[in-house]
Amino acid sequence: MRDERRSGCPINLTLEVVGDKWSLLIIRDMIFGNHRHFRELLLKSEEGVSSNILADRLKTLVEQGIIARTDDPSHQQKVIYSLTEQGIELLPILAQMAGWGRKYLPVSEELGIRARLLQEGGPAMWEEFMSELRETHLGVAPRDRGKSGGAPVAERLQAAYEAVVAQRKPR
Amino acid sequence: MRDERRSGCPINLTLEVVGDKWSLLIIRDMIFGNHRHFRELLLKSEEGVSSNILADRLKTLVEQGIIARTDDPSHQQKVIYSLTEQGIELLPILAQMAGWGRKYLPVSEELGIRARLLQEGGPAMWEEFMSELRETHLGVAPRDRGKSGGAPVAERLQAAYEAVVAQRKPR
DNA sequence: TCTGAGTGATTGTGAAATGCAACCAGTTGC
DNA sequence: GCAACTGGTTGCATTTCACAATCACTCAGA
Repeated sequence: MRDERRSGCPINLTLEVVGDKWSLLIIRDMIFGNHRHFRELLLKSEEGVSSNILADRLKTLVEQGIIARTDDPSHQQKVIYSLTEQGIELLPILAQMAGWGRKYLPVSEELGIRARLLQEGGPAMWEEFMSELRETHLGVAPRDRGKSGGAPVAERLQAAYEAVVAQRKPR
Repeated sequence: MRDERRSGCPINLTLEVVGDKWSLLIIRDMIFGNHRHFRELLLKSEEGVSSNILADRLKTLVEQGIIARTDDPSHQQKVIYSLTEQGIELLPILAQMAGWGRKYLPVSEELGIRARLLQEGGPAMWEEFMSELRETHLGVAPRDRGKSGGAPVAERLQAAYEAVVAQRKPR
């Protein structure tokens, strides 16, 4: 998986970095679920990644500069994984994938609602979301979000998801 | 690889269909190189796919409805692979990947030029390109391309690539 | 009618990636 | 002191991948 260089094609190179079964799912959980700790990524994963794979991918993603690994000051053993700018900019790829999957594959309603909002919001919403990620992951000072839809994108996505879940399981 | 359904998440489902090392590269060669035959995909591949993998992926992609397999009337054994609408709509994913790879990975100049043009052209150019693909792969009647940049996108990409190659190898 | 190149694959074998479950040493809150 | 929690490791079975050789068939040219 590592140390490859099959060709200098940008698509191929991207696939060699994040083209395996798990890397983009881990990035997804960090972006949309705000999962920042090992056990959080391990246990809250929809798909059930195994711990050795998760450890290996996190290590690789750190080496590639897509995420960063820092100590959690609140606990001597805890570690915080953060997205780098490079990782944040994977969002448009995920958004396009989500849109395509929603159109052509049997997506579940509760997991498709975020994809729908992202698709409707378009690149402008992706940019706004990326700005928010820069605040939470890079510590960048918040720009004033002017003409946006009010609440942060992350909150809007989460609220929509919970609304669908509440509707489907009334009690 | 097949028959999975780890979760109903649109990103996960997309990855289960095209998230392996080769599928998107095959689609790329069909889109950007107009490779339509087995041996063409096999021998002109930058990365050197092996024939059993190629055969397996083509079969899977046909089953998934991303490409179509038809007989070539000019030769009883020849087969033509075409993109379906579903396959054509993978272009934005490839374009985003190309843009990300070009920004962060050691892309070669001659293979990066297409990515640059696609990035500069933006979604409008992608749409135009997809229209052209619908003509060549689906047999859709050409709409008149009005305010576009003149020549078809496919030709512009190819010309730019050849210009770089000619510049780097003067003789 | 022969012959050599071209067609889309298949087969066999070893290497690599993946999946699963158990386990580990150190830390924290009670 | 102790149970729960922390980010991982380890060993082993299964699955996938990679590489090379090969296949049955078709077609154009001599």
